[in-house]
Amino acid sequence: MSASQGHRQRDESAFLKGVTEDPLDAENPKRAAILEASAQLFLETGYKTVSMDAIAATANVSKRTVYSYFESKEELFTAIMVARCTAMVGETIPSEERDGAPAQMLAAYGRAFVAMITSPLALAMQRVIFSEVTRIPELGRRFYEAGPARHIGALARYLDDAVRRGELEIRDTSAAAVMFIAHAKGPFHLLQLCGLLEHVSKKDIDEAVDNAVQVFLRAYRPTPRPKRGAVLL
Amino acid sequence: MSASQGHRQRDESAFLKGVTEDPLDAENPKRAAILEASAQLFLETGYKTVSMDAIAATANVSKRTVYSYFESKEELFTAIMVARCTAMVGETIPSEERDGAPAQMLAAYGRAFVAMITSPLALAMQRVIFSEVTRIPELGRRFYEAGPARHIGALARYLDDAVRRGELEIRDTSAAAVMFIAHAKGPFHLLQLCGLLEHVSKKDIDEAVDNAVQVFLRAYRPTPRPKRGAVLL
DNA sequence: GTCTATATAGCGATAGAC
DNA sequence: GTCTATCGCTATATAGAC
Repeated sequence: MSASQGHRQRDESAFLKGVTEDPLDAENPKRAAILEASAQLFLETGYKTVSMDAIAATANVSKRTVYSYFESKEELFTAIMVARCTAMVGETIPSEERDGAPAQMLAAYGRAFVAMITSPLALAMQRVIFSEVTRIPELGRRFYEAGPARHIGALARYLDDAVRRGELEIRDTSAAAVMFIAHAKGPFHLLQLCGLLEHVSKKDIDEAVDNAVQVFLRAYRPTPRPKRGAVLL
Repeated sequence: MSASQGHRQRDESAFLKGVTEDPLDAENPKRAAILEASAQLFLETGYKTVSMDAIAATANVSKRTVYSYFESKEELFTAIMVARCTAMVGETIPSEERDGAPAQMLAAYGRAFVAMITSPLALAMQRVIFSEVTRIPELGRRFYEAGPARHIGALARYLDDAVRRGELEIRDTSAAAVMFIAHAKGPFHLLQLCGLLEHVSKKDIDEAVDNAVQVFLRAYRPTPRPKRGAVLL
């Protein structure tokens, strides 16, 4: 654990810096430690089971210090989760090069997306958010907008372009994007949330994504204009 | 609430009888009241936030009575959740009449499935299970086997038959079933879990299911055998 | 129905660094 | 002195036993 600690902490501060309101994380190692500790604990076991004492202990600060940086447990929790939402998913947003052929583009994006969504961190975040969203509605909105909405939007924009180029024939590109995403993660998502699937192999991801792409293309490939005189069936 | 109370309680005891180890629910109104109260509370706010005092109060029994029927809070929770898992999903399992045409069969099943999965009860159950499964692994397994696995299995068996009849062309019917289910619930599932979608209208369900059916059939409709001499494209 | 032992969120008084 | 982190406190709530 101590081996990966340094690494994780570095990554943490890197993307938390621009996300939290207070831009003093680099000069506030204690604040950073509190954020790191709470993120780890909240993602591990949820909101209610984590005590402020545990957070203070994990961050190696006193509980009073925690309260000096954050008004309340709920504020700390929301801050951490919103920051992670905004940060995590942005990294695997489909690239804005929208000129690839659909088959290749969808396969490449699909693999990146499924790898992201099946990661332990993504799974932990979904668990916590889905269960706490009834108490803190803002959480669900922020998560959805930071993650799924951006993926759907970016994919839909790519599909729009592909439609414009005549490579695909789609009435509702947004719905098609939702479908592709649902289909790509389908074989793993529920199993993982139920705790029945831990690690997803690259091979399984490739297989699922290839299948999703194939189905997608069959559904939205332009209907071949039958030449006059051709006999179908 | 009191109007639906009697109705719900009747349903409860009906399907809990065969599920819980102790078959005395009908003659044990107090036990039934405890089960009903805990189910309601746990599904409303999760495991940790619900106190045994609240359960006892809601069930109108003393806390001692609760402990006389259930060893611990965790045992009560697990019993309740496992029972609900087993009961809930069984009711909308696809009918075993497997001779309808794919388009009609898939549409009918899809509508029933999505209506079930988008219900407040199903949503509440998923929230609780996904978040507590890390503490109680059995929960996820029981839920998955009682719900999703049965749906996937029944749908796959129907698809097998349809393939045998030559109505569909599917290599992996199980994967196809997973895909259809993922696609049908796709437009609602994540939004609901994020708390951004409360009630799903029948119209929206029909639209999503029709779309899923259409995509499914395009993907798995038998490729028309080109007659010798026919010119394609 | 009451009781206990425990744990928890949050805060006031204290001690130390610059 | 002032500012920061800490110790320990309180009021509350909770699981479970008499």
